[in-house]
Amino acid sequence: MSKGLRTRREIVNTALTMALDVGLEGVTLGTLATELDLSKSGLFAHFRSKEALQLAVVAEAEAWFALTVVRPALALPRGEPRVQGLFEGFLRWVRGEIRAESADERPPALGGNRCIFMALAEEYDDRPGDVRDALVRAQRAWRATIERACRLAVDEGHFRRDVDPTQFAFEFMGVVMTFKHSLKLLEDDDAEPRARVAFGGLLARSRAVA
Amino acid sequence: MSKGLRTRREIVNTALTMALDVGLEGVTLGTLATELDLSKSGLFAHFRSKEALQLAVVAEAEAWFALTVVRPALALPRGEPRVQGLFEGFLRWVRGEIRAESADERPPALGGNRCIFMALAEEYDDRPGDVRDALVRAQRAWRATIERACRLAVDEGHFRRDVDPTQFAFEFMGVVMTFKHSLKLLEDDDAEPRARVAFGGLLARSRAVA
DNA sequence: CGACAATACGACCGATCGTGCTATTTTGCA
DNA sequence: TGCAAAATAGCACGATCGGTCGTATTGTCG
Repeated sequence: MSKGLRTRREIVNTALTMALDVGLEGVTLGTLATELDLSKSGLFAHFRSKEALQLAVVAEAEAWFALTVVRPALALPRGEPRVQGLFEGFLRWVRGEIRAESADERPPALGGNRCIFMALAEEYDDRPGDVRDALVRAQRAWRATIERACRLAVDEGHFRRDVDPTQFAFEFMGVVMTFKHSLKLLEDDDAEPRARVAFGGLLARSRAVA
Repeated sequence: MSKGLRTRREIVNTALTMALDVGLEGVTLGTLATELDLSKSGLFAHFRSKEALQLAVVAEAEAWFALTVVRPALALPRGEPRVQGLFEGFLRWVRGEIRAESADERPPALGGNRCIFMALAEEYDDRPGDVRDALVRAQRAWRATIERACRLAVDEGHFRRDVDPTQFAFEFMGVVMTFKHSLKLLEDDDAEPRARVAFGGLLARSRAVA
């Protein structure tokens, strides 16, 4: 990989980390450049606008999410185990545990740990533009992933036939969102067990009586 | 009420509305002054710092929330009706329907409609300061309100004795958060019925068999 | 090694940020 | 109605915003 692309990735990953603290609009070219020991103009040359940088950040977040959350779950057997894997992966993600594939790729967000998608959802939910569009696309894809896993669980006979995958994904998201809220804002130590109880209930309700 | 206090409220309510679009940090003294046909310094004189303005906005939001969500629910009979009232009020709030008590008090946020507390939760969940502290206090109070209503429902015999009010409030919040996410970001038309199904399930699980 | 393209830098632009200070207008009351 | 007090405006400040441009440095490859 060329020098340019390497620094570009460093920029994007650092911007991703900073965005967790101050939001994506709050990531400033100046502070970002200082953080990276780069000149502002040298940094800016990699993207022709700030919005391009923001889009790159969203794309990078998607890549890490796929690697950390989706991929490991897809390695699990289809049905309930995979659904559970998605949930566990999502918890890891919200806790800020991001894993790198190869050794030389350091993952972002070592300190500032929280789900950037939920942060961006609030930041952009009524701010039209390409960033919002990219975000919506990513979130819809994620919901679809949950739905697909749920549908497979129905097909496998793990879940009841009358389980609605869309409703399942809707409630799945709710559990993780309130988990994040409790953990990060309210600093509730019991957030994780409570999330497991809630999700356990959702699973139990969906499960076939067998 | 003196002229000063009146304009002060106008400022705060307008800032509240703007914060729904651009976040609380994103509300600029300049744009706020322009919006209100005030000079920047004239506006600034009402608060001695931007943070004071932000704190006033949070306090104002709490007041509207109490008026729109909590108060109507407390008028309902204790037990399940009151719990349901809190949920319906919260849905109204998230949809942006804020009611004024007296005619001369125009409520804020006519256009930009979404829950400012969820937005601030993301904005401040790792940004220490007085604003965050105020927000955390407000959110904990809200959770406590839900828990109290749930406990009363247990006492009234509407809910099962082994229902955990804290867990109930945790899941209650999850339903509304995923509702807001679906409605505002994903623009899902089915968000509201899905939220009702989810909450209905939560109620059904909590209900005493009787 | 030499050369050309890729990359980074420094200076600078107009605009706007939050925040003082002082002058002027407006308000409420004696 | 007059006057102190309250409210608002005017102006300026240092800093920083996203972005441009010309130039220097550096990486890459023949």
